[in-house]
Amino acid sequence: MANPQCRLCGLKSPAAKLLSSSELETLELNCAQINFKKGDVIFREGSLATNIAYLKSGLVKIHMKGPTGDKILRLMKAPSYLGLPTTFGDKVNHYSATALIDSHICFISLDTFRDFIFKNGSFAYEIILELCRNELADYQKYTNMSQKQLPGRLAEILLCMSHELYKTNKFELPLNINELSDFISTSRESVSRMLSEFSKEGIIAINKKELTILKEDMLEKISLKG
Amino acid sequence: MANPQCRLCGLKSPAAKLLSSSELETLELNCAQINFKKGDVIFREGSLATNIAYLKSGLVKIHMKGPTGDKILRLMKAPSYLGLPTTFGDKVNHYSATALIDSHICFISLDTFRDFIFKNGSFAYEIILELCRNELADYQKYTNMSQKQLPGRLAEILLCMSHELYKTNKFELPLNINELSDFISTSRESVSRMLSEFSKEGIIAINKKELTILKEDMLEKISLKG
DNA sequence: TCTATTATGTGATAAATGTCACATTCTCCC
DNA sequence: GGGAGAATGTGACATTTATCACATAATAGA
Repeated sequence: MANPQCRLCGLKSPAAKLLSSSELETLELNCAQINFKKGDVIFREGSLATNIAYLKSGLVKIHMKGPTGDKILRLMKAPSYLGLPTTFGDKVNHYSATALIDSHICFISLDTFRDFIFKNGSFAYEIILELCRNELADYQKYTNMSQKQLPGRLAEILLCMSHELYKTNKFELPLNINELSDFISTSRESVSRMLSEFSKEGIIAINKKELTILKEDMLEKISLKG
Repeated sequence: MANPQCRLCGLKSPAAKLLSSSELETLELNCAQINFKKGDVIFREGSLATNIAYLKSGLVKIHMKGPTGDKILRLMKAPSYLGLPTTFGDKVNHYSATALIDSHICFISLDTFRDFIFKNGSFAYEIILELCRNELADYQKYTNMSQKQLPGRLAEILLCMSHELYKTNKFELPLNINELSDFISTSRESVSRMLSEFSKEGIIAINKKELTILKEDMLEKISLKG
């Protein structure tokens, strides 16, 4: 746990950039930065939601227990608030957040954060925008994932990682096969087989955890056709 | 189009109840009520999002074009804001809203609504709460729907209609078979078959559009086990 | 009322995916 | 470096669901 310096922080959220310097001072007094290692749980489904979690740096999976096992709902890259809906929406967390790589989280007192919403309209509006954009993205992904078959779903998340997360065609997979299957709601074996198939067809190459997209256009086609 | 009387309106949203009387006056001047018949499109995917839509009474489906056809994302019952995320999140609507029964919608000027957020913290907070609760519910449903098989998915939405929408075991189905299949992401034929099966087993009874849940415990069991 | 159109029910079959079993490989820790 | 446990690859088979084809029923207009 470190004493953060919110005023000087270069990784402020768009909302926090709209806070006055006295508000930032308040934030600083009601905020604690904690560093998580890969695999650490940041907050857990079923436990009390007592703080706002702000992902200052790192990568996190949001996941929830489903009828047949874990379901990964989304990956969150920094900078981003992690569980606004589960913190405001209910007293108890409805889902968990787990670090996929070493990550820095600032926990902000709920009362302080709420106070900013009440007293700083720009801050509130920025939070609303973030919530809205997230929902739009979620709906789009939900629709795609529910209508595409396995090859399309897998292609989509590989492309998503390449485009949204890493901005390159060659990257280290942040999820293992099991997690990939939790993400696209299928079995571990099916993911394994499909990745082999993509490899055989020269669409991707996998070396340990490192994935290279060789034929992006093919992957796009597979993703689109479902 | 009617001239609404927001100040006297008995169907105010939780957020609107927090507006001052002068704010309500402003709302009244920047708001128009329009009545939609069953099947009418309230706003359409791809068109400009220019107003906030508040569902004062009625029932609406939120739906989006997916890779293989229409996907119903959720049913919205009154009272509720309809497309906050698609209105704030982007200039263009990412999904459509269509009336399932005759519905009264108040369209509110976006600028006016935004002004309330900026100037009335309680209002903003209430909007944030609504967005957060929606996301929680969506995540839960998304997880369930992606992990359950067809019988479980169908059982779930029937129970949902019974519990959340109508609060009775006997109700008129608001969706036809095709829409049901768009909702649970399967084929029309599969829904038809599964409803027949539920009927044969005495779990439900269907008479035209009227559905009666006869063995709620059985339906719960089917929904839970996936 | 009649008819065209749309919605629904159902069998036969194909396709996709899950499940089980087991071999192999990787990784972490001593 | 070696071994235990976890992660991954892959074949065989079972299960689920989609698809096609067509019959029947409901509904909206003329």
